[in-house]
Amino acid sequence: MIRIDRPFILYARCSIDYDGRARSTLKTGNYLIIRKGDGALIIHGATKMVPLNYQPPGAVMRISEGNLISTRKQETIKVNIETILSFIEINDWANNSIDITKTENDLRNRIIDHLDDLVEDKISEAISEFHTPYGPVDILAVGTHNYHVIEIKRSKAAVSACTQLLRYLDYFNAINQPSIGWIMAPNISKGAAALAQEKNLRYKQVTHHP
Amino acid sequence: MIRIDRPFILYARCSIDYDGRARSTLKTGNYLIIRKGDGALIIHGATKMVPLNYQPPGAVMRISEGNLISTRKQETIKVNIETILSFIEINDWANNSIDITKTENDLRNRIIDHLDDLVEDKISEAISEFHTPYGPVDILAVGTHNYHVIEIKRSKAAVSACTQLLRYLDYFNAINQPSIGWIMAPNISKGAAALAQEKNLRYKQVTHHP
DNA sequence: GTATTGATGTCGTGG
DNA sequence: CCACGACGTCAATAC
Repeated sequence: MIRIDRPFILYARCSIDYDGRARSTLKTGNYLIIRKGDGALIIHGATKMVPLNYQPPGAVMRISEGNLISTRKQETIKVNIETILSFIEINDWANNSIDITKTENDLRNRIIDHLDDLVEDKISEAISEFHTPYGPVDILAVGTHNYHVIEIKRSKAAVSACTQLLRYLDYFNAINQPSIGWIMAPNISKGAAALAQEKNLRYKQVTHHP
Repeated sequence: MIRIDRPFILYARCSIDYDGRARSTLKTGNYLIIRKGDGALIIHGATKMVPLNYQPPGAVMRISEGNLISTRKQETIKVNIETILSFIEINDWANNSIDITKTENDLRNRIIDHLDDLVEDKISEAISEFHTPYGPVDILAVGTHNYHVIEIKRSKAAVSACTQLLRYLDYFNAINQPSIGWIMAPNISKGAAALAQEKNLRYKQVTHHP
């Protein structure tokens, strides 16, 4: 029998309906249903990393006529259970936070430490997340004659990195501040490289490791 | 005892190390470990919708000294098992694909069906995903005197929608093609609305439902 | 294979 | 609470 007052894992033959921002249906079959203590609901099929259906933390579950109904804001998932194949309550589930390194933050710190070399200029000041009307610049570095406007990507830079950078440059251009735009990333896509070339953006390869 | 030749669910006290694009460590605790037949590996803690650690389909698992090691390309997850709390093999896991409606595609089709009304012009041709050097325009509609360049967002349009649209307009401007830029979405953020106003972009509210 | 974008994205962060 | 961008984003699609 199912109890929903604790986190659980349910493997069941069921069909699933979702309605909310979108709407979806899932034909009857055996699915894995996970419910966490914070309300998160995750429903997995036989393949893929991402769940078929889901609800973020905050969802509220109830049982109606033997079926599970999870609600969050204007969204509902209905699990129409036909047969329960496995049911486990989960106790003492660890809530440790994961410690990740090599993020864009790390890369930005590395870049700031080597700015003079990277842009080949004397930098008097470097500001992270400098705010413009178009959004925050990753690094704004003040050089001898120009600003250096630096857009960082932790992996391969795509066209969107260039367009993002271009709109920041639009802003500095509008206030008559001579500026050079930089893409700094471990790699750059062909389209991004072409656009950078055309728009006089500079690309500098940077890596996470020393 | 653990067998890794079939999909399984394991609830165990363990610590977890990951190294690959990034690096992470997870302190010893009780975690839920799911392995699918396609190699996908998913590790959940007590909260959140997203897994703490994971590997997409294609990962290969082996057991070494009682610990699980999953490898995919240059990435490795090591599950250092201390105590097995639950272990279930999963059989006959359904692999049905989910049927979703109300995507951006649906909205685009709806918009194309009502273009003349929406832009208040006689449209002679409408092209989806029209290619420009800055990327594909969602809908390019040929009106009597102008092109209508339409950017669609399935939910709330943000500043980035405006800047993306502005880049496309730059392109049509550069080739001397008079064009009107449209944001079409169910909603628009304050910043996006302000930028649209300033840059003469038009916003048209559209909904998924009739 | 590479390149690019969508997503019921989710999640964190800052105003 | 809203807005905005990162993410080990993943997954699908076009090429």
